[in-house]
Amino acid sequence: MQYWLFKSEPNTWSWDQQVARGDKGEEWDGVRNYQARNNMRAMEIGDRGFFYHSMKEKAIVGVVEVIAKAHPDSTTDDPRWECVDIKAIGPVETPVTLDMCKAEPRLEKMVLVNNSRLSVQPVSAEEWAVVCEMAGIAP
DNA sequence: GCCAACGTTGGC
DNA sequence: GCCAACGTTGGC
Repeated sequence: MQYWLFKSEPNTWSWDQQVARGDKGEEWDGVRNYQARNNMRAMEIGDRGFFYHSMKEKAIVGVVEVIAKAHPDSTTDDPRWECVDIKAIGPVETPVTLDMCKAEPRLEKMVLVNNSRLSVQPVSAEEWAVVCEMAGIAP
């Protein structure tokens, strides 16, 4: 089991929209970055991820699960781009903001803190546990 | 809304 | 294959 972080602008695709999709989930499409794509290729069904709102909110707001492995991105004909499907598992008790992550020494190596521009990021098991603790949810 | 940082593109 | 120019992202 691996852990990830999916970043989205609430204006484009929000946590509420993800929740509304229910167990059907949704394609994480539109990614046009090789590093992010490679991360998605490495995902397995059942992997967990944080759902992060960028821009105004800058906070982890929910937990998602990978329900389909990488497949061609339906929003483009370009065969280079692939995406996974994810479904919402549940919201966090307390949103974990970027500021909170920066202030937490155990998260100083977190990709979110150091490379905020990468839209699909790996999260280590330790970081996952720390963020769950801060979010007030079970790991 | 601005601007710095990063990634990608394309000319040489 | 290198590197300058450009576009996009996202924190501030």
